Amino acid sequence: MKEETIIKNISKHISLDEEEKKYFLSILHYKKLEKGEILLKYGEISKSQFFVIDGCLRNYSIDEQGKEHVIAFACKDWWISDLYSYITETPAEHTIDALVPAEVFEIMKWDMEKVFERIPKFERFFRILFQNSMVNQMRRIRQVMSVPAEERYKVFIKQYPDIYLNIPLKHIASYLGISPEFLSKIRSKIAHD
Amino acid sequence: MKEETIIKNISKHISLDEEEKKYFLSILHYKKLEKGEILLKYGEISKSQFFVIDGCLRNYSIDEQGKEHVIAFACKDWWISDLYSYITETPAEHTIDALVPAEVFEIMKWDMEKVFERIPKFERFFRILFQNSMVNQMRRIRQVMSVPAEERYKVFIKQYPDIYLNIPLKHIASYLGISPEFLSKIRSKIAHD
DNA sequence: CGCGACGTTGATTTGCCTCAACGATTGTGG
DNA sequence: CCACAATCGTTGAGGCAAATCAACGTCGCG
Repeated sequence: MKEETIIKNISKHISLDEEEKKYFLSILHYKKLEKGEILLKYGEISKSQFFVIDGCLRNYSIDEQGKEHVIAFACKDWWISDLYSYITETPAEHTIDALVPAEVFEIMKWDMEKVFERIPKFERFFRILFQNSMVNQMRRIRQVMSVPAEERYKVFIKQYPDIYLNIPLKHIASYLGISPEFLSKIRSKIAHD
Repeated sequence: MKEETIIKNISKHISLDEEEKKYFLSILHYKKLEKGEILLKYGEISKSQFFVIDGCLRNYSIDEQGKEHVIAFACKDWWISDLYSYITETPAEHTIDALVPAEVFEIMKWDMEKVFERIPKFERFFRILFQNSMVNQMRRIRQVMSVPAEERYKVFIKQYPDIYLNIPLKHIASYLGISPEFLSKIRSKIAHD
């Protein structure tokens, strides 16, 4: 059940009674996405956050030379948004789309703020969620700067065993901060063992 | 006044009445640090978070080859900790020390949890704090991967105008993810304009 | 004063990029 | 359903940004 997935995710950090669950579920918008469908486009103002029920999304930016940079993947049971646009209500610097057919819950900012008012425990939930994300971000920064590409790819495989074969190699290369050609060479090098 | 600094920082996102302020101030531990003094050492379990009143701290890790990697600087009016160790109560992978004489407030985890219980608004404060930090972390990842070192250094100067001349160059190089020699070359190249 | 940490500079090396060409696979319109 | 285009992954040649190594001048400090 889709609703159970998100309740379970939240229950990792806070506990909700029946009424709170019901209220929270009432603000969710279920969305089914085709492969390639866009959830948030560069330049739009992000008015919502997403929870991934199934499938896999990506968050990427485009630099001055038109090159894509994958900032994050979000698979089953992850949260994703363009936080900066969401917070400041300025045009998004990123685009979010579906790499494979996916299902998400959308939560509008307006509703989210009401949730925070009505069930302050949710402040705690997101405090912990962001806190944990910070740890991962720092890990990633450390990695990009100190670990050679081949190692980073191996770590990636362990971290995303479900997707590393199903999505285009170039997105993985972009996420790792290397060119698709070079990742291809790494792959064939690893295969020779 | 030291206490005013931190209250002002918190008041950016939530408002506190006199009693709440008093209670919060009562759990702070003021610490004066000499240059080079260590706040958290690799391998210890982090039991607190810090707010920097004055001076400048750094958070760094050491890789298998013994090389230091500066993950973050924290100057006046910033928060710093080893979040992972703090959350999971496992040995820290990072070390935090003072680059120049500094003053901080320490908040013990135990007290922090009581604050969250007694003044739930603080959940909100830290939720927003981490949310904003996430945005910065993502920016940094994007930068490291898509912007050449010289540009990154120029951005750094703008971001940390107070410290970029006062602290050893090698720490800045480490933060930027380049070698000290290369940063030195960048500096002299910039000077030639 | 002399020692150690630091910043600079040059020579050489390397990890990764760019460009280009080529099969393989996927997708699409007629 | 096929034909053709587009996208994708692979491989090789050549180039560049940044690392490494080494030598040297400088400064703060015991």
